[in-house]
Amino acid sequence: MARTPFLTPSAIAAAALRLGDREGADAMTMRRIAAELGCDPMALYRHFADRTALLDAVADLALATVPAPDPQQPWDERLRRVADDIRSAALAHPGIAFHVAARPPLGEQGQRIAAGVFAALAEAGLTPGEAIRAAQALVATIAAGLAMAVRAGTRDERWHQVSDVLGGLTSAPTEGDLHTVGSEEQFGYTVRLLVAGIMAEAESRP
Amino acid sequence: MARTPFLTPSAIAAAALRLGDREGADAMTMRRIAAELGCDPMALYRHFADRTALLDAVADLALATVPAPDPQQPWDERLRRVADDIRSAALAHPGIAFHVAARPPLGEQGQRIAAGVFAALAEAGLTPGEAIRAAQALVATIAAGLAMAVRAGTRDERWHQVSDVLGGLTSAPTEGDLHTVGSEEQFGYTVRLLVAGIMAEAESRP
DNA sequence: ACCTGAACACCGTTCAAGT
DNA sequence: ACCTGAACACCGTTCAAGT
Repeated sequence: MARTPFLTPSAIAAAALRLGDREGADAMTMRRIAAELGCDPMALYRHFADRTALLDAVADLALATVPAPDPQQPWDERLRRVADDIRSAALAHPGIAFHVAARPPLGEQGQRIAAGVFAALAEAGLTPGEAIRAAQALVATIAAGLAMAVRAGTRDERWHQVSDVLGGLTSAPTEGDLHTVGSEEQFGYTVRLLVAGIMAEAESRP
Repeated sequence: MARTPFLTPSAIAAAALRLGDREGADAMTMRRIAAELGCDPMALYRHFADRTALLDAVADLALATVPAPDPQQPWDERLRRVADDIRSAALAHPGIAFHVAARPPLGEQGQRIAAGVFAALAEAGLTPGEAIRAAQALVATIAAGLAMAVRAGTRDERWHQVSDVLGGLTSAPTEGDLHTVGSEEQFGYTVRLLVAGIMAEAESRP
């Protein structure tokens, strides 16, 4: 019966994030978010066009703890670090992690982080055009790794089957579960490959 | 009022694919797939555990047209090609493309393609353990690029905003819309970066 | 003019009742 | 034993009715 005198977009996003953390992604329905706030479901529509717009705001909020890349570090280290930080921040909020993976959050936080990534790529020596493409490639890679982690973490066995199927193709003994789908190790490996590719591109020219 | 004497998993998947192609992803509900087949919605549950399992079968079916990598070609060319082919096959079926991007299809078709990818990576000189990780990285990258293309192709403006936001960070004039989010060009660029990274890894050792 | 909540048009899935 | 379809427990969103 909690009365909420001020219904603002950020108060709504915060309540939805809290609800998702507590009861999972499926709990984040318009009706239940409204119940969390003690307001009518339709009241949410005065602040967000639809459910997707609301979840976008929640996803952006989840990235608030991602630190700005430290300009002191080498550009490649910065890229690997920000990728890891985004992954950690998203997985810390399991209710919205899936949505972060599915849509690039472009609110306040997303733009702040994007600017840091872009600066690192410019420092690498990429032209603005290349930097845009490389930044998109990085966003895509982070999203994909996150999607794997989210699915592997829930009761979805499918991604583990990828591992099994691929593992079945080699007769050599596989080294433990180093290659576990969705693991931090696999995520880091993928990001490192991509950054190595960016490095190769930057070095291929004067 | 079409009577379907034989209700098999593949007949169901084919009907669902047809329905999705014709009326979009939202049309692929259990009720409407059943209507397409002229059967009771509950009859589908005798062949698939739930809706997700059914869509997995449809996603795998959509990859039937992806050709096996040609062993005559260099391994890196093979990887780039198979990535493009998967993208094309998925986008040819807009109703299920989103699902292909969200989950790795591991049916008959998926396993066939995975074997080809693994063989190419082995030929590149990666150890089995590395090949597994690299294959997962490739799957993740393809899924992410596909997800962007699917969203950019629908009325979702979000991915275009990524481009705008990133473009706003540079004062230099951007060269046309080369960097359009979800474009074949951007997809190819990302895959090339990753393959370059794999190549660097393969060459870093004897 | 603003806000509410009843109602619409659906879902996936369960399960009791029929054959 | 098998199959059906009514019913359950929800959705996001519309819109007419109230203040």
